[in-house]
Amino acid sequence: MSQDINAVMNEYLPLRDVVFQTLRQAILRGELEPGERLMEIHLANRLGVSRTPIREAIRKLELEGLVVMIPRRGAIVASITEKDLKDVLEVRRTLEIMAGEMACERITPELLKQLEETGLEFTKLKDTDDFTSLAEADVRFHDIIYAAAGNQRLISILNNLREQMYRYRLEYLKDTGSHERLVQEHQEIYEGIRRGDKEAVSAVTGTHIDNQRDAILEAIMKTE
Amino acid sequence: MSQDINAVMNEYLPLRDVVFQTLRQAILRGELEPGERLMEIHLANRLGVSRTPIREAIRKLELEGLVVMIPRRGAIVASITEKDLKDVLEVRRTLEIMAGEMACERITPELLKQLEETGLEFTKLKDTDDFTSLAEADVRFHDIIYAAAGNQRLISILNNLREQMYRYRLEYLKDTGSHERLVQEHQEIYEGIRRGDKEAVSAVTGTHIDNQRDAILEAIMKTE
DNA sequence: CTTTTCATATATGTATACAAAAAACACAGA
DNA sequence: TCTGTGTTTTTTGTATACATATATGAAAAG
Repeated sequence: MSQDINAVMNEYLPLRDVVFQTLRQAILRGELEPGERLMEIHLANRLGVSRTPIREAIRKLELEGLVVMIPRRGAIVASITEKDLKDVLEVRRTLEIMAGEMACERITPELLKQLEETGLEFTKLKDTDDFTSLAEADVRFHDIIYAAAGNQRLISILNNLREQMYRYRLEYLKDTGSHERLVQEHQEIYEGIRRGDKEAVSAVTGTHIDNQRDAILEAIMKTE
Repeated sequence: MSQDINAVMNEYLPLRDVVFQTLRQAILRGELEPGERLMEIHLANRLGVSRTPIREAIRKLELEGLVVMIPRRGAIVASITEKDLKDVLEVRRTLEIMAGEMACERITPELLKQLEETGLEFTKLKDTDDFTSLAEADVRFHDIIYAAAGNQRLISILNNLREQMYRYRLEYLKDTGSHERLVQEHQEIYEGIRRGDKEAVSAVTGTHIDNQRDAILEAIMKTE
């Protein structure tokens, strides 16, 4: 019930937030390429709004680091260097391990069940070519672990770090050779959390991210 | 020289950035209290600018979580719950340890020297009542460790987490009884990094943050 | 043919205008 | 006194206007 009320209340979204999400998606998906200029009037016409919401959205993208401002020239899409990616993944590795270990202590039976189900879902998708659904199942799997860790700040930081790599995620999931390994890792992570075995979870999560890191870096090399 | 050129080039700051920094400081120092409304016209008059730069500054504060938006009502200063603080400190603990361990591997002789000097500076200030300088020295000490870790993303996240607690920092530094212990901990952290002893650095850094956590939580209890 | 200079166009930075929603208030009625 | 309702005020959300800085391009000078 209160959910419904909430839904009704949320049906209003300021234009600036619509624009923010739109531009954000476009950047993370690579539709707006690094170095590309974000010209306010152009975007305003394109999205059918005035410059004001565009500018306010850009301010948020600026703080998030997705665009960089050049004084009196406007915003350009930030380019990610290999160093940037390594830095992001290094921090993410640490925090994913942290989340996994905390989940060992704090996970509820409810969430544990969801984790198992999502793991199975991922397994089912692994041999299909529905990469989008596969990616979504992967996101859900990790989301459940974050939720189990029960630290809101950790969740937002991890989500942000993960999103930094959306542009590459689909790329590396297309490497179907790695799916078997991914399924295996998910299974081990689930088992570890179920047993409350921090050591095991920490180790598997570490290699999970390391593998991802290598795959992404390799994918980048190819495209450049 | 190039510093001068840079200074000249940076002499231009958009009003929105001036406003952003001003409001940010005011919130972090507690001059704007949690729950307080940020009314655009009022702020605009107060700072002598139009609503536009105010609004753009608020968008950044919004993304940073320092203010929360209420639809069609505007922005209010975000209030920090005890849970929020615990969450922040929990993540910060992990990342401070990460930074310390990375510093063990990557620190340069140059930075190691700076770390030693800043530690001594802190020691010198410990018995004075110049809490502001003491806090600054503490910030510098940790900044050097972050820099030594050599991960830009880690630096920005840690800075952000640290700033979340600026409102309380001065409070707990006024507890002069803890100064001796702080000096001791800094000394041990420095020694650990010098020796490249990750275990030691990790342990001391952990208790360093834990102590800070307890002090801050205690300070909050008192004020409420 | 290259370079410099000046005029023009374009885009940003800031201010203001306007519409609409929410809050505050006053007042009538029970 | 409390409640409900209509009105006014305030404030936000969005659009537009204006000034200025930068880029663009053509014409003049070398």
